Amino acid sequence: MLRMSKLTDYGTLVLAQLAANDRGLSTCASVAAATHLGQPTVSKLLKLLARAGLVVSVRGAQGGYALARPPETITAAEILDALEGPVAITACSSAVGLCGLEGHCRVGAAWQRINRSIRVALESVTLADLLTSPDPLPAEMLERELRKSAATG
Amino acid sequence: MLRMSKLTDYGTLVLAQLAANDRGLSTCASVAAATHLGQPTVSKLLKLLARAGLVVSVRGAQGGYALARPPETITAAEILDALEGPVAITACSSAVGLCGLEGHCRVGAAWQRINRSIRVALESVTLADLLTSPDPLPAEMLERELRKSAATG
DNA sequence: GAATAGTGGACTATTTTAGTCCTGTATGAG
DNA sequence: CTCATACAGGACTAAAATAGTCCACTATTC
Ligand code: FES
Ligand code: FES
Repeated sequence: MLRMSKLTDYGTLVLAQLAANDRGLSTCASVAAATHLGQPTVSKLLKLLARAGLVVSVRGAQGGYALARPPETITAAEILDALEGPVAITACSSAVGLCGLEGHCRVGAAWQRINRSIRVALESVTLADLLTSPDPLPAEMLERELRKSAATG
Repeated sequence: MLRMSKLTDYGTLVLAQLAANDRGLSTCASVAAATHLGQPTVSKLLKLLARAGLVVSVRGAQGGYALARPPETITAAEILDALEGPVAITACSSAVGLCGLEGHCRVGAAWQRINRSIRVALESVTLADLLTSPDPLPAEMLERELRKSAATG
């Protein structure tokens, strides 16, 4: 529980892919191919990320997307905000009047404290950190290496 | 986003109510009345909490529910675990083989790091803490701090 | 043995999320 | 100038998770 949506997870992959292609623009299609996600899904994500200002887009032929800023300056919190709106651990903590229980509820403040802790954790991790995770799965990586070797040699 | 379910929030209210009624047992109906929640909903929550061992139940006439342990020893993390299963910020981080992208994904490890930070935050807050925030206003918190300072010296 | 109160699980309705599709617009190449 | 490329925006459908309800059953007390 307390999970972020799959789309946000995918969004991170997409951003990671853009970061890898740092030199130039990546088209929606190429990102989809690289990440093994559906093209419409990637398109949707890139549109959202563009609107949030995390990526820039260039229209027309030879167009595509690129990170708006260096990966070190893009935090996990920003990615979450872009794709899911502001973090709010309880429905009630985001705005007044949503809950109907506010008059009777004594626990809201503490949740908000937790909420802030979570936000700090999310702000302390950047896209660059996300990229430098060395090993997804040792066995899987080994297998890929083997396949690559077989293909090239 | 990154929100816990409403049910979990309610569960906290229910636990808070049991803590308030520390002297004896509370029936499902009385908790529902005190929290302004629906009776069937409260029933469901208490059943889940009982199964998780956070509350104890007594059947029969004069029966009811009570906290299994003092509020200081029940953490927010336990409540979340009881009502929503183990915390896992991404679908992928809970188990291997859920995602299908694992071979291509480089970001999983970092999310798990964030996940652990969140868990630490959740474990550092107890039900007792949740109870002692009588009102969410910063002014009130400041006042309490001041009183504490005044008390200690 | 009648009333009270929890147990278990099935079930429906609602909301959220995920994913798709289509129409429009800007840019560059030929 | 025209066509192909590729983003923009939003509507739409499908699928899944959540929330909430209900009922038949069991244990306990009076
Ligand atoms: S304000 Fe909504 S449950 Fe606390
Ligand atoms: S392992 Fe599933 S997206 Fe990373």
